[in-house]
Amino acid sequence: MNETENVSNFIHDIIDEDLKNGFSRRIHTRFPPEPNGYLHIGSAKAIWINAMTAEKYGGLFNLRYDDTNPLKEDEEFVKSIERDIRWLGFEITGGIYYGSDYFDKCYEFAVKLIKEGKAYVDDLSQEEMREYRGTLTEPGRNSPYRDRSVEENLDLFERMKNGEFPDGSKTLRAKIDMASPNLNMRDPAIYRIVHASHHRQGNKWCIYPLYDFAHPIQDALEGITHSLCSIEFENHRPLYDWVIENIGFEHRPRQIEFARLNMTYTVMSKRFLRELVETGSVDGWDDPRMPTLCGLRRRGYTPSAIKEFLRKAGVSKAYSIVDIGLLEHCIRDELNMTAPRRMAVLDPVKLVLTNYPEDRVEYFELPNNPNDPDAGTRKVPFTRELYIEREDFAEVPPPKFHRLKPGGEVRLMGAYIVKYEDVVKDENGNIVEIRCTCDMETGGKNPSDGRKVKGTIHWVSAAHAVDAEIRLYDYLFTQPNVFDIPEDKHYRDYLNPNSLTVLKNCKLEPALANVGQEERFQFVRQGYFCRDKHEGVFNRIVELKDTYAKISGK
RNA sequence: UGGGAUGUAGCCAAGGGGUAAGGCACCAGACUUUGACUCUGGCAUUCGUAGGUUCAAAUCCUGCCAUCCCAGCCA
Repeated sequence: MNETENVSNFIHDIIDEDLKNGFSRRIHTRFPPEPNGYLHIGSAKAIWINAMTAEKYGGLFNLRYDDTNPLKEDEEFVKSIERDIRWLGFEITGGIYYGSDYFDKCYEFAVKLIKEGKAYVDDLSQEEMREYRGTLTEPGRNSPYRDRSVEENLDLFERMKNGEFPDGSKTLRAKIDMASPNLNMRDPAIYRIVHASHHRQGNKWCIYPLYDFAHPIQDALEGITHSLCSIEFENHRPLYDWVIENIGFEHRPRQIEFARLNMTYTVMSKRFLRELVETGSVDGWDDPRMPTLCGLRRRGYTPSAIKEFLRKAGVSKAYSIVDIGLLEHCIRDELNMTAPRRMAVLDPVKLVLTNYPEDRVEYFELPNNPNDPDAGTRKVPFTRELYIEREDFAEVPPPKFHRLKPGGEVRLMGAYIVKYEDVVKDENGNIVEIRCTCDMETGGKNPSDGRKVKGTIHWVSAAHAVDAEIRLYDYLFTQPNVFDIPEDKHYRDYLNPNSLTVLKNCKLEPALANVGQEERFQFVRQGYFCRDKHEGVFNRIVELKDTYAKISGK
């Protein structure tokens, strides 16, 4: 499957326009994550847009760790990011870089700006700076330190670098316009003092460039032609351009913004995802309920389904919340074609075939995937005593109930048609056993009298069943639109207490006894499996709320 | 209240003067040894809103409304 096929969006329109106007450099994009957490499906959108754009134009795609804040970043995240990008299947054609590797260059450029009178060292405290900045409606005021001489600024900046000043005591600021209606242009800080060890640079630096200064430099140094980022940076573009222009780069990267991905029942905030992990609310970054790429992977999503989802969701600048049902559609659609079918009974009740010989074992050959003849077949043992799904029998059937009911017939998938006889209950009235007779001529075949049986149910031979614990996953949130959560509330107040259900007494067909780590199966009713990383435990992957409701009978 | 951006169906989203693509969801029917899949049909007389220009406006113009972003020494 080629994910770049038929993809066109406003970003490509802009690039096409550039090309038409004589832009002749090779298109070069980048994905610049800060290594402060694991990648999630929102990150995948940014990766996909950048990588797919480079591919479409025969260009290059870089991965660049935007590691300019030593307080928040960590090696663990660096490793996970590269692993997840590779899992998604994107080739990093332009190479892997670190923003921190450009610290020397950033310093050099800062000195250049100082020498040209375009940057100055400011002694204002954080609070003072906030006051001087003005408000949305009132212009700011110039800092009293704004007119220091070039020599003094040079001296002070060097001493900042040499560690002579404590954290927060001084900043380097770009001298732009304190009255600009765009607050980002009111002499933004471009360097701050942080005496902290950097995950990659160690203690080499105690001053660190800020995003607005570092990012355009990184882009320019790497020869990025189109810097595709999310829409909250739109207000920063004038500053981005200012830095590029005033440092005087020959090739000027162009920033284009697109709307970030939001999904129903999902929070993408890294801060919140980290909170879930740190408070033990989930299993870890790769908990199947997490929107992280490793969580989706464990939940059974494939890279191609994720990319198909992104393609279908589209790219625009409009704020939007995509229905998670679209994601689910994509994985279902793929697995329908590729995943082998297996039978598993989640809530077993015994079914006894009174006319079937007690010691007989019959093997039915079932297709692994009715949609794919090449998927082959498997042999499934059939005996007198079976397990079926408790909800596949209704003593008092609702209208249009096609499964097993008093007086009715039902097909045991791939095997016989059975007819209801009676039911055995315990002293509390709970059904402990359902008794049926088996139409012996219908084994894997249609009856000779031509009658049709509407219902088909799945089953597992009691003697051969594999016991398993199965986990049902539902959405992490109770609210479809988490953006509607009131201001005085927190996301955690809306966590779904039923997002994980453990079913301890499940019965699987023998072919599910020893499956590999990454194998996925389509459940015979709906849904699909993958192996949980915990030993001997299966994930019953719930596709969507509706499906879950159907299966659980809720 | 300043600046920037965005409004096309329940949710995404094409279309940028010639009479509203597509996908998800949903509804109806057919098929069916997964109530799945597949198939067939239905689903915006109207594009945030009010005017204007035009033979013709979702597309151009003007006003208004709504939503999002910006007052970090985070990214």
